[in-house]
Amino acid sequence: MAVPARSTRPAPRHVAAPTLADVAERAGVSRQTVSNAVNNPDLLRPETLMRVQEAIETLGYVPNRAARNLRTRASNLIGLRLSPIWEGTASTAMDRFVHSLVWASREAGYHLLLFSDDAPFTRDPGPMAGYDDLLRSTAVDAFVVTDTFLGNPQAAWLRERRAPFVAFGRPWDDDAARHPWVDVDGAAGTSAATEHLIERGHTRIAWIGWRKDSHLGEDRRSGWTRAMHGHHLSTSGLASRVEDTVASGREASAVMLDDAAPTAFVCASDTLAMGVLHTLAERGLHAGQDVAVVGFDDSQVAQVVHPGLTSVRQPLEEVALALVRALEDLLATPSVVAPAQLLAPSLVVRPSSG
Amino acid sequence: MAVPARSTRPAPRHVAAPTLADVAERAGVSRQTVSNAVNNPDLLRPETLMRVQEAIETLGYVPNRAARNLRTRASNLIGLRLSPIWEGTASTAMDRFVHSLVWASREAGYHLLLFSDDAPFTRDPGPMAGYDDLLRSTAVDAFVVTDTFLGNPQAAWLRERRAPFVAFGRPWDDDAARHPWVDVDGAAGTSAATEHLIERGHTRIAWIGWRKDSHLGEDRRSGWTRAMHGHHLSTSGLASRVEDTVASGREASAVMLDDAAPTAFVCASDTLAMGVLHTLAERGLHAGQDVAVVGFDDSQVAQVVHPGLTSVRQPLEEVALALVRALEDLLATPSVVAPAQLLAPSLVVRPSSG
DNA sequence: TGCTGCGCTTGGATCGTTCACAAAGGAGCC
DNA sequence: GGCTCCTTTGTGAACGATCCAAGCGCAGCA
Repeated sequence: MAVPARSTRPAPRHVAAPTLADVAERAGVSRQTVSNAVNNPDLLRPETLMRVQEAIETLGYVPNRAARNLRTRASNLIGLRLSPIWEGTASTAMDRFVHSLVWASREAGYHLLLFSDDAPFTRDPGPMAGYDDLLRSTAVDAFVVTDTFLGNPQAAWLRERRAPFVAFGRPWDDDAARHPWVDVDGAAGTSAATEHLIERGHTRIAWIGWRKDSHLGEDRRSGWTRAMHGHHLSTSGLASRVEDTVASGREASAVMLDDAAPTAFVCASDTLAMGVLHTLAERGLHAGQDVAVVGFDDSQVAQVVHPGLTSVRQPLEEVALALVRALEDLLATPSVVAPAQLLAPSLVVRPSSG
Repeated sequence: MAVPARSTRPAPRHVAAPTLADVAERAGVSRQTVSNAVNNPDLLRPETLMRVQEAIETLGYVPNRAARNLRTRASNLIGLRLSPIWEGTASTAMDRFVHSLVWASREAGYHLLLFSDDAPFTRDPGPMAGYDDLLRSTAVDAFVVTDTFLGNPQAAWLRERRAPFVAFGRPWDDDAARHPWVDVDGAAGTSAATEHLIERGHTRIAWIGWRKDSHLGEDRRSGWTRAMHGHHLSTSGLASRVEDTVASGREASAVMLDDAAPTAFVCASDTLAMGVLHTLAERGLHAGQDVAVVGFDDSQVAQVVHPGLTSVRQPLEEVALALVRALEDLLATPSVVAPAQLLAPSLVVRPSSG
């Protein structure tokens, strides 16, 4: 009944965590049986299982992660790179997204490992250094990639290294991409916003969006165009493309009001919508009464600003869930690529749209 | 020169990551020498070191984390529990804090592990289950605790288990606490805000804060009281204590304007300040011109709202840095408790204060 | 009674690293 | 030359889990 491997240990350490062998000894079974009790309970006879579980309970045994990771070559960790904060921008969808991701990962038995650019102590510093180190040191099992904007090397780089990853965002300009991705149908969101305004009687609805080189921005713009043309409304002279800042939104909306006299604005972001609200406030106009405004992201700003900003809300909880599911599939059967998913956002109506 | 332990390996795996032994073989030294080259370079003769480093470079060797963790009983991971999001609240200091913490940890060679309540597959579900599992499974080396509010069992629980942790926030009501902590001097922040308003000629300055059972709220309130009394200004009838919501701030400020006719408001949060802005907008009053308003947290809302909300900004970057330093000290010499640190916030002045 | 098959249990090997200790090599001194 | 001393390198074991293949008991069957 003795377990030689551990009986040779001179003396118990001060606060020694119980090991598999300790549990085995107490339950009067072998290590493998305890391992099975934890990982494949249905392999054990019910009475044996109960005895082992009692021993686990009594000793307060929890498997050592490092040892398990070493043997199974898996860490149960998902890597997420935190992109730099852009202060002064309202769109902190990231916060909600991280929360959702933590929650979704937990359900699948994963934890989230956060990292940022430029890991130190690296031979080859650069934007991908963080990924490289984590990957090679087997610190994480997979990555979640968030910024799939034009020219972002992450996806291509990860693909080249055969690193498992899923993306939040379409591979806009990379036809060779073969990774699972989940995205929100931005066009559907702005289309719904525009339809909502048309229903309320608006016909001169302006668009304030981002510069042309932003796929995301052009996608959202297309929803506005689609809805307008669907109702035979003109869009000429009603579109403006600027930087994603409050100041840009303010200026663009001021010019737009002078030149084209729209009665409503649909914006590519809450940040731009806040710029529109600034312009209205400066001119003594009331949002929702004189001019309607709709933003994008349902950020906290939209929720707390006066009088309440109507905004397109991304289903980030669903996105996170879909991403984790895709990740599980990917790790289980790497050869089969999970189908891409496009989720529909919803419109949160508040007083700013009348 | 042969390395028996690995030469018995039948055939290289498909994408086998190089190991220490591979590097050793290539460089013509032993495993221990390679290990030293990585962890204690100064123990090697320069020429040997160079030869080993070349081999490491060529093979692209990165130490396997799981193996290292197993041997050293350390994971180089810091655990952070994500508290539930309260939507509709402007104070997402959490986002900035997490960023800062990731950055600061990185400098110290740590990564951040995010988790949430109620880890699954636990014998003893409860608010501390997540901590317990991570701790016992040696998944993290230490924790950063953020909510040190009244009755929060985290600190006491962690102390009892002898778990290494540092806290962002004072142990308000726990005199037995002996852990390192870092906090922001909220009273200094509100005091500075009040002084700022007094300088601008205000004498009737109201306080809108949280309920009395919030130590954080009472601390911030004391800064307002201190500044007012320091200038021999009365505070009677000028304080209001409510829930941390926009609606509460709106109602409280409306009542306050009717009853006490203040010319300025200092608030315990940006959320409450937004409520004040709502009231002003409803009454056709202009923030900064007719009535001054100061918030707390310098949230994104403060930055983008019209006309720009003056707010107290917490030095979260410094907080994160101090926390990580305290953590390093704690892990290096557990017996010596690092001194607590109280950091001063700054006032970001915007048009809402005139 | 003896044999086969099944289900559960067992000991040994292994993952890749670091620790403890031993051995080798060179310099300096008598 | 022989000795000691110090620096640098090498060897075996250990960390704690899982995988593998063999071993054991028990029931069923002839």
